[in-house]
Amino acid sequence: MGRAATFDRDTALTHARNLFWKQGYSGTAIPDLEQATELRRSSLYHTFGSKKELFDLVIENYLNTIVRPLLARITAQDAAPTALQTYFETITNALETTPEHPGCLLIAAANAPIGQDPAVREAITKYHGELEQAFTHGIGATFPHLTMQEAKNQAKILVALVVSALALARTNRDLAIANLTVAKNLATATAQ
Amino acid sequence: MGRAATFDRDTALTHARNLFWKQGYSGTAIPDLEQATELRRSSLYHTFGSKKELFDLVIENYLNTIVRPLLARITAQDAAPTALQTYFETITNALETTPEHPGCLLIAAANAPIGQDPAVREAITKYHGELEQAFTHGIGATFPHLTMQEAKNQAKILVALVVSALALARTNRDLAIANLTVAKNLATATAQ
DNA sequence: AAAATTTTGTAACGTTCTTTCCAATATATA
DNA sequence: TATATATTGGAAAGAACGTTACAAAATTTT
Repeated sequence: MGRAATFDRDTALTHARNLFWKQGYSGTAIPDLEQATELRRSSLYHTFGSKKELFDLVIENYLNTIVRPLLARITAQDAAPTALQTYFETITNALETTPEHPGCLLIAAANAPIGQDPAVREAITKYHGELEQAFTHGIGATFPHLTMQEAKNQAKILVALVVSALALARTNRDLAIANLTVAKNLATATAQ
Repeated sequence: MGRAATFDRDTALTHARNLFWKQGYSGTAIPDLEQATELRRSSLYHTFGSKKELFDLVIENYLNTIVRPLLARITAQDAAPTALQTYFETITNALETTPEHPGCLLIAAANAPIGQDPAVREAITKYHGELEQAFTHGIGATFPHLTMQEAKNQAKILVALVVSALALARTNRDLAIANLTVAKNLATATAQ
């Protein structure tokens, strides 16, 4: 054994994730990552291999720390009938309180050259599937009278509203929020 | 007057548009544009000024030749009640028949660094507005009994389904088509 | 035919990019 | 304390980027 690293690997990964989230893959250069992580090139390459390998780890981190914790509240066995509604309110609030919200790391990747990479492509498809599955469960909890087919169909609409919102968030926050408002209304059980 | 250009400016612009559409702004380099347009750097810069100015012209070309002709069929005063349905079928067909459909030039731009440019941002917002307006008109033609408010709300959902489809088209064609299928069904008047 | 004007081909500019190399530094183990 | 091993700093490599410069070629007008 030799010298131990003086930095926390996971902290560096989180900083890299936030930068990739904000600037995208091609918009983030190694010097940017050095500044964000407070590490030198040598440490970055020694720890993460390459920019692309770092990005793969960033995707995993993004899913585990940003996406899935939010979806877990909807997917929980004892999820409240209002869980879906709360989800949309949470995202809306994030958009409203973050001056320049970066939208979604994966949707941005899907529309960039890096999105053609097999691993990235797979992550995006999986991400979309998790959204759809969670929303289907949420719709079921909110509208128990619906058939499975009807719930799945509603979920597809809600996923589209979220994807659209996140695809537009970087450009026009109001447009993104409008999408989420529609989604929230669709996911809210009305008296009668 | 001196020598006349030996190439057609609009043809070159169209070729540049198709390349930007497929590869995005940052993914398209000057040598790529030289090959696609069959022009040398000198002619490109002399004719279009810079890569960014060329891209601005490409956006205009994209809207005028790709987006608006399709929307015009929906927005026409005497638009058929099936115009919206036909629109979704047309896009679905484009996705099914194009092996690697590039999605939408502007949605890709919205998720890239170039999307932060004021002119590009404005174009995206305008594009979204035209989609919403056209779909609202289409919904009105298909479902005359709906109130304006209801029609606008339905239009927002349809726009989201299209935006989502185009945002995912590069990554997973089946996902994109599924979105458009939902949209088509929503835009189809059912007996009773 | 001469002159003026425009387009075009080639080369090069100065940056920036990702990645690699290697010696210097630090520390855990023996 | 000596040795082995790992991290770190700094420099540089090699390629690609957008852009510019300039002379050569071409063609319209005088």
